Amino acid sequence: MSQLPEIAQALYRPLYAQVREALVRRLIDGTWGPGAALPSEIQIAAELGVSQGTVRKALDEMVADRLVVRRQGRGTFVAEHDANRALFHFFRITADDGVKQLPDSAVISVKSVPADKGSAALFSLVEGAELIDITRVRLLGAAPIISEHISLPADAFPGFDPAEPLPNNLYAFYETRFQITVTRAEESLKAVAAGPVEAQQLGVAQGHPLLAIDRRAYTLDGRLVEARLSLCRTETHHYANVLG
Amino acid sequence: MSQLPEIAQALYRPLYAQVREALVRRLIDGTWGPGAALPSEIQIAAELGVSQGTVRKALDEMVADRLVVRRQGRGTFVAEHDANRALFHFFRITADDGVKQLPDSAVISVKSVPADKGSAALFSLVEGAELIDITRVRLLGAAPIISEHISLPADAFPGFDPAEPLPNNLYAFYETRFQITVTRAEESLKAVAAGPVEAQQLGVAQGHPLLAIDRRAYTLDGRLVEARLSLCRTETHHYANVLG
DNA sequence: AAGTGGTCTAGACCACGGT
DNA sequence: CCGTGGTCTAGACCACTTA
Repeated sequence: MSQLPEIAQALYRPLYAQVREALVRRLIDGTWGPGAALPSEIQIAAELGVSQGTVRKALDEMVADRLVVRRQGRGTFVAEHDANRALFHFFRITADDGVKQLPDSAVISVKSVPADKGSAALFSLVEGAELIDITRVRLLGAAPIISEHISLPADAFPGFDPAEPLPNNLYAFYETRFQITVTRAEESLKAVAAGPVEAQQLGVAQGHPLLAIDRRAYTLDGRLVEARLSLCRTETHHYANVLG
Repeated sequence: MSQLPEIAQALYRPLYAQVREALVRRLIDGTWGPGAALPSEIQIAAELGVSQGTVRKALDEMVADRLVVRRQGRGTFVAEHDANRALFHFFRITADDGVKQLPDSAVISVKSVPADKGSAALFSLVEGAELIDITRVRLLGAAPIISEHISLPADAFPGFDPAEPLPNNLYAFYETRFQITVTRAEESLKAVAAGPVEAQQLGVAQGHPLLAIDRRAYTLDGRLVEARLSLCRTETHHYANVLG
């Protein structure tokens, strides 16, 4: 690795951090796609001219950030958006009795719309740029519990057809269909009163309290690729979180 | 460390995990109180008969779980409930403009009450056991934003006097006054309609949507030491969370 | 200067999964 | 059996803090 001592003093970065960056760069540029096996620790160490322990430290961090998955005896693999990840890392609604289950989705509409001023600023686009606009209701059994509205910047999803069927797990869809991997999301929660549309969709009275979850989803290189507003009934379910 | 090979096969635990347990045991039994310095890596390694690297791995895990804090050149210290920890790890309400600030507290009442059936079961106590019951309103500036109700099992807080003044940061208070350190909390969030009491306390109409945060706080040895219900106005603030 | 944690190395051995 | 990741060691050196 480029470990010239004179620069090292000016902008010191540990070797393992440089190794991590080199590996992350290859995840971003798609050298190793989701599910692919990385070279073994020994191979990476030899290639980069560092010790195996340094590679291990870089990979341990990447495991902690869920960029890769390691399996003893098998190898190291790029993390995928499987059902597990959706359920345990990107879905926090749980039944009050503790049962956790991904709800089904009933898509109501998929439209191409021009970005208004706010959406354009949010996605760093010009006003009027194309957005994809998805509305769906999510149900547990026959009971509707979430009214969901999703916005995508169309330029990041080239060839997206509003008529094509959408699976329940959108992040897996983004990943396999558009090579867009969501690695991180920020959520902001509020309590709001149901408006006429949500009230009808969820079968509650107008003004009924709903949990509003406003989510921004980002890729590994920090690009915002999805904005999502979920309005949830919380009579029988809750949003679970652990503080440490 | 007790590394008898015949047991090691039956119930294999890595050495560093055993080291961690040994260290955590001393945190639980109070050998090292909050803010105290742990022995250096070398001393711990010598004492337990393992290498420095193994101690380091155990301590790294404990840093990740926020049980200890390490400062280069200074040493390793038992984590404390300072203002930072309260604000960044145990308080998730943020103003919509991104400003984060701990609200002030106005205590409304502190009472000793007998546990009803539900509370007794929650705290693993007999019905009628003594609970301490705190009600307070939390304000940003002059604006009330949270109506808060807190239950404590009295037997874990010996000598607690309902008349004594309560500071804003309760976890720091539990820690210094009763040697109770909260290390972990589970929260479950719902949207609810304001009842008459909360409506009056928060200056909203009855039925107004409020964010209900139901928190259970645990000590290092897994004992439930606090149950808390916070009802929050979310017109200008939100609950922030990051998914990874 | 001395002591602490932080990085990096080289090498041994163990546990696991597939051939 | 071999190759993978996982553990453990011993030792060198660096970065930071305090005295």
